[in-house]
Amino acid sequence: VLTGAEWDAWRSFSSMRRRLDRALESELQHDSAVSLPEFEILFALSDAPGGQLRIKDIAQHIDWEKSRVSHQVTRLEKRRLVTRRLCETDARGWWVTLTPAGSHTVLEAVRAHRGALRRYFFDVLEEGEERSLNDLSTRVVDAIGTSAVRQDA
Amino acid sequence: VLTGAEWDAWRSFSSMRRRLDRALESELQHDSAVSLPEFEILFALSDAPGGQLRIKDIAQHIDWEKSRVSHQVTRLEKRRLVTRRLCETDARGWWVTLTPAGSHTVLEAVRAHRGALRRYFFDVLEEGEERSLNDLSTRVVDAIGTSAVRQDA
DNA sequence: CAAGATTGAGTCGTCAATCTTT
DNA sequence: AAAGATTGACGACTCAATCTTG
Repeated sequence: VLTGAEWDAWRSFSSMRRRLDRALESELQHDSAVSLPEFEILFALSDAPGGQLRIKDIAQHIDWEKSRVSHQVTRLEKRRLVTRRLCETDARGWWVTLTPAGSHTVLEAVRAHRGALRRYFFDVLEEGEERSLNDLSTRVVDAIGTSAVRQDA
Repeated sequence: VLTGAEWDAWRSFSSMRRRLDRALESELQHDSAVSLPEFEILFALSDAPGGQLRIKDIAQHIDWEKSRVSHQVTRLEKRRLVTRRLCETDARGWWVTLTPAGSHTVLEAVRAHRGALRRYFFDVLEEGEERSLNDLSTRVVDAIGTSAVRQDA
């Protein structure tokens, strides 16, 4: 079903993903003591209007299942980086906000993350590759989306 | 540190990875009841000369940490898909082999995995993209490798 | 009933510590 | 001491079940 060259490309791609994740994670831990999953939520919050988001908004924004978000917010709350507050306009919901410590952490983390991304990834991209990566990603997502794959409701 | 276009490309790429993994995982579970991590080890074994590999060989072959391999082999042993055998020539090591059930499973799994890869990924690649993906991956791995990132000893 | 959110169980992945053999 | 491998603890992710409110 696959040619040898395709399989080689896949193995190379898989290995790259794994190493890149490890490198990003390692930079983030070293510079600001947060994991990549923690960072994704903290960053979404720091980027949000009013600095607050509901669980479902976070889930949609970073493309996670909502139970994953819920678990991760629980861990972040334990670490005193975010807080949950009841939502007045919809009693089913919660607002999640950064604590002062969380705001401070996310600033450092953004620097570390983008620096690592620059050095390990974007600096080695050649002319036009950033664009074609974006296109390719869109095509793959479309191919999956039109097929029968379970998405979080 | 990053341009808007770079950040967009990154987000798009991240989302694609997540969805592709979910789709591959889902096909694999549906057709042969194995997870992606399980599959990686089963496949390495089925592809090995003599059908057996040592923990360190598996780790090197699929680019995992050896403790991860050890844990996963333990789980696979519980599921009766592989077995461990003492290594005669080096008393520190173990040979891991497929059971008959494991051999049968991996055949189905290979079909499911490659089929999904073909439909969701390679079918949407345009001329030359497979090649440039391979190149890009190599460059990224090199960029990380030359920097101070912890690799499994 | 739909939607928002949580929870618990089970698998998975990493790290540091450990043990044995080379 | 270095290499091969295991273990336990903890964080992370998914799935199904559940609970509450709209």
